[in-house]
Amino acid sequence: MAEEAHGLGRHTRQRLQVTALLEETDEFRSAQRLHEMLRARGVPVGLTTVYRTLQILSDAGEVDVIRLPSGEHLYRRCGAGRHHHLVCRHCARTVEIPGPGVEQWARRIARQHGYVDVAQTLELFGTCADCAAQGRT
Amino acid sequence: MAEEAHGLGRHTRQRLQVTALLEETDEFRSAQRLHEMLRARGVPVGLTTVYRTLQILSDAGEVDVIRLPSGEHLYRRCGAGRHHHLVCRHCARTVEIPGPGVEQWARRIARQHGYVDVAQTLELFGTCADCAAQGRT
DNA sequence: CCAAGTTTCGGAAACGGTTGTCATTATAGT
DNA sequence: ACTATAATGACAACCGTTTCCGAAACTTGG
Repeated sequence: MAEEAHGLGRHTRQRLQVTALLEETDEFRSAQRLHEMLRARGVPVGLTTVYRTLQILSDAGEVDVIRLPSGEHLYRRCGAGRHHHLVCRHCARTVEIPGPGVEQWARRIARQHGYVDVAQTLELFGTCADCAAQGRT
Repeated sequence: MAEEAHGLGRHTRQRLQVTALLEETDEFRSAQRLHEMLRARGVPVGLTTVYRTLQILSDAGEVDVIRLPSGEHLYRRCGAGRHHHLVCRHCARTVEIPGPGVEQWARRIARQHGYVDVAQTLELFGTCADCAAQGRT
């Protein structure tokens, strides 16, 4: 029993490759992009498996997920604790924003109106300093 | 020229029916649901037209749109001013939350990190008092 | 009222990211 | 190693949404 105490399943080659790739940078990337990158470096992995692995990781709280207006999901290895994200809409550069303030606010608002079991979605999108300097709108 | 000063197109029967239906309640409803409801009451309107109309209305700021985790869009006639929503995840009962506080907070955070042109997504989901009383989790 | 020019309609097909299917393959406890 | 069990992955299905495009309905000038 060297494994299986972390809420994830088995340590397969594919999952190790996905998590390793996620460790390399802290940019948000789509499942399809991660899949491409793995194939490009000669790792034979199926798109389905990438999706499933990311699902598992996000369920386990190991990665953060955001949804673009277009509907696609972006994934990133997760910092500790609850937080939100300030994401550049051009280059996906991301800053983590500590969350407690907003969450307390949300809980208070909800209680005032008799709502329980509150969840929230909060993401900030903007143009980072570099992209703004390059004239990207 | 009795029309055309509101950013919407012509006042067609279909668009009037959609906006009339939106006026009836302030629940969030999906395009498909609105379409069903119109057909059910004998209004012959195409699903495409419902989607287009809702697109136009939301571009014009006449309706609010939220996106469920599943990816579908829900529409509701719009209150004045910037605000967010506290939505019951079971019955879609909705409370409008005035937005200024959060928006100022967002702008300040963004500026601290050199980001400009900030946009935000914020929705609160919870279980309303009635649904909680009926034991819905 | 008629004709020409626009706008809108709406059924059907396309789209795109995601999830399901299921036979094959790999993993890990014994 | 052996075996039960979980994971893989090519492919197809899904599902809300958008696009296409010919037909129908307005609008406007004459």
